[in-house]
Amino acid sequence: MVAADATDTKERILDAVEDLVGECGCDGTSVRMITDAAGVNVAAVNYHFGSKEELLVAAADRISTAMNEARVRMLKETEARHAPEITRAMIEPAFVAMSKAGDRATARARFGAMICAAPSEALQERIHECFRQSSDLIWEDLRRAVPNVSEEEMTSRYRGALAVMINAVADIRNADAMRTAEGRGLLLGHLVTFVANGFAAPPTEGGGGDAS
Amino acid sequence: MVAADATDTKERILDAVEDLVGECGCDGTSVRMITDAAGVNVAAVNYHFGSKEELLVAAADRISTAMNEARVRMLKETEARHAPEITRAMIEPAFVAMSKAGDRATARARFGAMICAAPSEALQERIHECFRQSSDLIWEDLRRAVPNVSEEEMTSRYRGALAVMINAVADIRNADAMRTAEGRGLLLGHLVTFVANGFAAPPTEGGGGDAS
DNA sequence: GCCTGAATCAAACGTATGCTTGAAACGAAC
DNA sequence: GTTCGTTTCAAGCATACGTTTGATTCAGGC
Repeated sequence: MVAADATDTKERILDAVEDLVGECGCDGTSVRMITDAAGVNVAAVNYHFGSKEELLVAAADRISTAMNEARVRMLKETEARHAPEITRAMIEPAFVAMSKAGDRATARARFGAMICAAPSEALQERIHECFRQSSDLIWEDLRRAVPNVSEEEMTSRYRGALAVMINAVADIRNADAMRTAEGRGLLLGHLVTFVANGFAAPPTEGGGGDAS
Repeated sequence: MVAADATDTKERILDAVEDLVGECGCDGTSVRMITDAAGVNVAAVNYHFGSKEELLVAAADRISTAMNEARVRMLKETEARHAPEITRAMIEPAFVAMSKAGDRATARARFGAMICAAPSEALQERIHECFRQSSDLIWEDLRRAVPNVSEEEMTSRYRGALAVMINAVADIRNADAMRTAEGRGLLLGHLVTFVANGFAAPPTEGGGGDAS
């Protein structure tokens, strides 16, 4: 292996991270697995990224940048600001970010989901920070679009929507659908319908029953 | 430590599993952490359960049995069979199963979520098997209640609902609410509203847009 | 009182982990 | 053509992992 091609080495490592973490999870993927898959030396990870955690954050960063941009743009484009449009602006950029990875779309999708559910609390905090810019905007628009629901209940709905999106993208049973633009479009439509109707639901009356 | 009290040792180990796996995840929890927390020897896990994986399955089994019973009972009680009732029969037993753990309700809840998202594919398959009895019933009732939605789209909705439920129960930001019957009742109501309205949504028209 | 089988124990097994090291290989600048 | 900073390399660091071992401890049957 010839030296002095650092950017290529880093990209190959980041690609391997998406592939392996998407399949085996954060803890299930060792540095040696990554470097072997990338065809580089073990020391390359710590040399180029500092540590395994920094490597994971770098991989997340590579995805979140484009996603944030797309989300903000979609929110600004739609003036209507009803639940379905906001929901689409929330979910579609995630799908687009994946499709940018070409034939590695599925791997990138599953990686994104894995890293969002990272085992380490510190790491998870850093990952969420990557997406804060756009998620704050979405939350504000959502509150405006569904004003008659309490902040508490809307929080539950927002977190639920996030779970639906991440889960769908990570689910290995959706891998085939995620591989084609048509498949992604169909799945995206289903998710938006499900989530947007949940968002737009009337407020829950009373305590909603007991669970003891 | 006195010998010949095997059932107590096993229960203490299972309790420690819920506490630790709920906090640190499956991979993040070592056998030594479990045995130290339970106050037993490292070898006790392999002696009583055979392996770490069998231990996790045993812990999942302890929860799923009661949950399956409650779900089936609730489905049989409600004759109406509309989305809200089915949704409640899907989610409420999970909350009740947790509350049965008393002051360890939060730990049990988070464990349940962690084990459902187990990193090992083989383990995940075994866990889902524990819940199949009731989840098959829920799926059938759901298809009957919302017949005009395609099987494919309904599958997305069902998986989404599952993700919402598991995520809410695992979310550490809901830990305080999960500690009291009132808190659980409120959260449960919010989840049922969100999910049931998503279930009952009209079918998605067209492709739902492109995601390329 | 002794024997048996279940349960617990300290210690060690081999393997894998994340990370570090010092030397070697390389392109670019002078 | 030599020097310099960057990158790659094989080897090794200390630690943690899941599991196994053989000895030890105890309750109950004879």
